[in-house]
Formats: sequence, structure tokens, C-alpha cells
Amino acid sequence: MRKTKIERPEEQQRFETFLRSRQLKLTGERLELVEEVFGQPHHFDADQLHMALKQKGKAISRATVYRTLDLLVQCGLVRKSSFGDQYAHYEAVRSDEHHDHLICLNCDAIIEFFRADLEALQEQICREFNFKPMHHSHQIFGLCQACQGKTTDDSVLAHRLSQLNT
Amino acid sequence: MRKTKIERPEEQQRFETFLRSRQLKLTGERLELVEEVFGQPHHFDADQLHMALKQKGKAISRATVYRTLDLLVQCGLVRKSSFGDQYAHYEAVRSDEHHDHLICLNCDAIIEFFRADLEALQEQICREFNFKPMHHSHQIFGLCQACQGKTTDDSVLAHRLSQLNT
DNA sequence: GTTGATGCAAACTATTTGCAGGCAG
DNA sequence: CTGCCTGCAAATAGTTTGCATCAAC
Repeated sequence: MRKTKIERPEEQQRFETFLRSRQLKLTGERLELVEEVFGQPHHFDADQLHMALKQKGKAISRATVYRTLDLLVQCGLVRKSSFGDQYAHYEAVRSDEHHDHLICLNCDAIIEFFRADLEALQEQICREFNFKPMHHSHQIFGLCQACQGKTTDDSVLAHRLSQLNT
Repeated sequence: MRKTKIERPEEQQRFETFLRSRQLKLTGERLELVEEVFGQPHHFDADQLHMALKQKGKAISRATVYRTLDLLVQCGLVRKSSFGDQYAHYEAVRSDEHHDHLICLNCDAIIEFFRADLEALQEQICREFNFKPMHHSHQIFGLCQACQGKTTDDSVLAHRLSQLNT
């Protein structure tokens, strides 16, 4: 077997191309961040990412984490969203298909869904308003199947609802 | 004509009832806040409200503004939302009909819309996931009719898009 | 060697909170 | 007169930034 050049995962290559196109530099920190981002199975926030890296011995400063996440969002490898709390949630973009979210107010479960008919209806609405859509954000808050059975404290739920920044 | 008791606008009465039901007090500050909130034609934020009051000689502290807005949200007279920036937007609730928003990334115009078919489709989706919806948040970001004609700086738009916390 | 990147700490922004004095009920 | 309310200032939390140093190209 002949020795081959070490292969970078596709996302790292995409990031590299993006960086080069803007004369930005491919640093070790940036590569490790991309790797960690794509190692995250679900949504995560800046601090979780920072801590996950620290636990693996890669102490990358919070500032760099934020700066790099910003670049990743710009290059389309990461999606940034807000679920009504005061911090940003991120997720690796593994395919081009976007999705919306159902968010459980009791257990914080995040259920992703995609519905072509919903997308189409939105476009129809935009057409009627002569509005050119570029991005959209759609979250439904409530109780997931598992939490509907549980006896939950209504006042806690009500408070959580009223505090939603959405 | 006989002298009648001074009549409070409906929203103040509703607020009063809400406060009494919780043994909270109807203070001058609270009444002036409700009045100002319902005097705002569109969306506003905590700071705008605070400044609008200050300009009218009613210097109510920011802390009280926030505390009262919170009460108004709990009592259903005010809706709180986030449009992808880092602060909360509020609006007076003048009818029970909720609406979603189209938000222009160029001029910040906020266009409200309500579509029964969209609402129905959301409920259908929730049913399929056995999810019990309690609230939802739906914003479409893009360019309003007026701004589609203007020559806008694409890179500014792209940056704005990428910074959206949605 | 340039130019951009990093880490640190300080700055920032929006919002919340503790506390002492004040006012509604 | 009691307990909630207010203003103030300090505290928070998440995120951004200035600056000196360092590394990619």
C-alpha cells in the first residue's frame, strides 16, 4: 500500500477553501474547532464547545471560539439560532436541507422537522407581500410527547412561557 | 350632565384586575407605563419606552420599566419577541389575534401577517409529532418591496444575515 | 517579513437583583 | 402599619474588542 496524503474531512476542506478565498489563515485552532463542532451530535452553545475542547486538552480561548464560530456561520458550515434564551445555539450543518424546531418547555428536547409544504406556504406569503425572503426562523414551543404525561408545575411552565424571547 | 367617575382605558382596567388578583399594587408608575405602551404605534424596546417616558417628564427607572413589562407580558397585554438581535422587542396586544413577522434586513421594517392556513399547518405538524404546542415564533428575514430596488451593499447584508440570532 | 491570529483581560450590552427608603392598601 | 414598590447602583451573562505577542503564508 502506498503512502497517501492525510485526508481532511470534507468540512475541513470546505473551511480551508473559504478561508483561502478571503486570505485568512488556516490555523491549528481553527481546524480543531471545526473538528469539535462536527463531533457534536446535536445543538451546542459556545461555552459547551469551549469546555469540550478544554477537556480534550485543547485550551482554545473563548474569544477564538466565538471568532471561529462566526466564520463557520459565514461559510455555511454552522447554523446559529436562538431558542428564546439569552445565548446563541449552534449546530453543524451536515446537509443543505434546513429544518425548523419543536422545543419542549419542560425537558428542553429539541425536535427537528422539515416540511416542504410549510416552506412552500411561506414562499407564497412572501410573494403576496412582494417580500424577498432570505432566511427564516420558525420555532414551536410546547410539550413533547413524554412531558405531556408528566405532572408538571403549571406556574413554572407559565413563567417559562412568558420569559421566552421570541 | 352629571359628573362621572373618570374612566380608565380598557387596558388599564385589565392590568388593574390582574394586579389585584395577585395582591400586587396599582402604582402611578405602572399606570403611566401601560399608557405609554399603548401609545406606541409599533414595536418598541425597553430603552425606547424608558426614553419616551423621560421625554414626557416621567422619569421611571429602567428597573421598573423591565419589571412592569414583565408583568404586562404575564397578563397578556404585551407580547415580547426577539428578531435576531440581542435585545427584546415588545408590542402592545390590541386584539387576541396573534401574527407573525416579515423583517427587512435593509431598513428594519417589520411587516405583520396572519395566515390561518399557516397556523393550521403548524397544528397539523405538531399533531404528527404528538407535540402539544403552546407558543410559536415565526419570522422571515429578507428584503421588503422598497428595499429590493435599492442598490444595497451585499456584504453588509451577508454579514447581517450571518449575525442573526435566530 | 507581512499580515492576520491568538490569548488575555477589560469593555460592552441588555437585563436582573439587593437594598434602603417610600407609598398603596 | 405592613408589605409591596421604587430607584439606585452593583451584579450578571453572554459576547466582543484592544492590544501585545505569535504563527501562517
